[in-house]
Amino acid sequence: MNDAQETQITRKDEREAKLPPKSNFSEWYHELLKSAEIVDVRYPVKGMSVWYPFGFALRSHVYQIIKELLDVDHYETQFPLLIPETEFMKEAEHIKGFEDEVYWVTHGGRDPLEVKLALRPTSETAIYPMLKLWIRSHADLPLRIYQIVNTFRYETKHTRPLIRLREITSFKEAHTAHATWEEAAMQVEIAVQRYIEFYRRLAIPCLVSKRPSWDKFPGADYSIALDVIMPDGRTLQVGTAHLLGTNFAKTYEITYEDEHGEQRYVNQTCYGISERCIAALIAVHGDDKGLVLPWRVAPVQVVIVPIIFGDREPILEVCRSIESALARRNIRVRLDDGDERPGAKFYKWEMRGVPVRIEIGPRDIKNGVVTIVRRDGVRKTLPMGDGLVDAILAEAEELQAVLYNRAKEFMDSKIKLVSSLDEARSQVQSGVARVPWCGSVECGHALEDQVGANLLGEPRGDEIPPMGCLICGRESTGSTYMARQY
RNA sequence: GGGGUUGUAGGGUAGCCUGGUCCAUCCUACAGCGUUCGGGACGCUGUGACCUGAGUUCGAAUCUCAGCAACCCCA
Repeated sequence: MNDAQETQITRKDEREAKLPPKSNFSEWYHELLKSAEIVDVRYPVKGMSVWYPFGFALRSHVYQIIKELLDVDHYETQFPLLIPETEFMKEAEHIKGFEDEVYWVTHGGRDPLEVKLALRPTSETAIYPMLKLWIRSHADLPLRIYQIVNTFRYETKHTRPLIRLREITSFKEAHTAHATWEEAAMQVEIAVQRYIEFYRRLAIPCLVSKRPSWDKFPGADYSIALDVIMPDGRTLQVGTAHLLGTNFAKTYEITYEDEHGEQRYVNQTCYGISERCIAALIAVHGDDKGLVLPWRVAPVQVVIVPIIFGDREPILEVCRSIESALARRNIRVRLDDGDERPGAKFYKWEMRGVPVRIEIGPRDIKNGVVTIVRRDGVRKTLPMGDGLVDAILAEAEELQAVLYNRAKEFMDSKIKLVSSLDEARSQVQSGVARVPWCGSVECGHALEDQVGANLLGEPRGDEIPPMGCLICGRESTGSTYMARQY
């Protein structure tokens, strides 16, 4: 091998090494956030990063789905960022859960404030004093509102972009009030179903479990959580729904007059999703070449790459006519007529997860076809003409199914029912263990200690054959997921 | 919570141990011109950096301390 060849190879390796393999998840994730222009972590405050325009467009399309799902029977609102200390400190258990992570505004200009103001870590204490004013009678119930806002938590653990932040930029939080506990419990169930549907539209399967009592939302009767299994086998909590019962209603005196003229406390729920859903989207579908985005949320759904030989114009003309045919059907299409060579464009748009690429060159034009390449690697030639747009939409649908099935298969392969502590310890190194558990708090803590992982909680509606609790040995059909969590 | 590593152009790096050779290396990116274009093109020309602060010193990218920030591993 001569020097020239050696140099060639070195340079090619350097180029390909730009994105580490997905098997090295942590580094792959960080590099991808930058290369695909999702968020820029270089903002000079710890735990706060900036959405690139491309990342923000992705975020907008994703949150559009949440809005659609909620707008059926919720109203969108917006409450202030600042919460007076006096309101924030009313609910004891809630304070205990959050006060170590609160940013405080203590000054207005140079003057110290008489009442400190908290930057919301979540908005219960901002919203509930107003619900007290808004809710008068049973006719006002059920009340369902949500907002999409930023929240602030002074995280002491290591921050991680989109996953553990000091400013959560995209917290969708819903709050509901109902006449009875049962209705509120039903609302929690509805919320969970909406969230499952939300993630299904992102082609992401989730684990759903009831969090153990020591891990529920501060001030809740119970909490249901959705978790996604990340490529490295750790889990990411990507949604929660909490039954608050009358806990907050009593503190904030939120009452309604029932049919018999009596004042009763409302029963409340709250449920939330943050930009962790974007982290999950990236982690679950991405591959060694970059992002892989479901059609529905891709900022660019179709990219057209002209393959030019000699005369540009005839080829570009065909590209433009296809571009406008797609645009007329509200498809987000981009004609990449830049100066780079086709190969460079392929890599660029693959990094950004574009679901469908169309290549048009002299050969295609001669044959009356276009070449399409789906982001999952499937390559086809489709006839040019009236049916092309529909054919591409069909490909998009197929891609969606491929992504979901692939993700589901991965998730299932990462969950294992274990029958000993040793087996549990080994399983949580690379996935989720389903662990027989009697349900007691003592055994739960003992499991976390001895397995070295967290209890996610009881899987819902899915019993295991009777087995002995791994700690106390009592026979039980109960179990819990255990995993190392993000 | 504990430990480790790191901070040099838009991005990635060399130099740091052993202070002066450095108006700082190479790759990439960006701008201009030309030839190109079916999987990361090439030539020529040009642009651009030592995290912040203090200290040691005749002299600091290099040594010391502090701050800020980032990443990795473990709990």
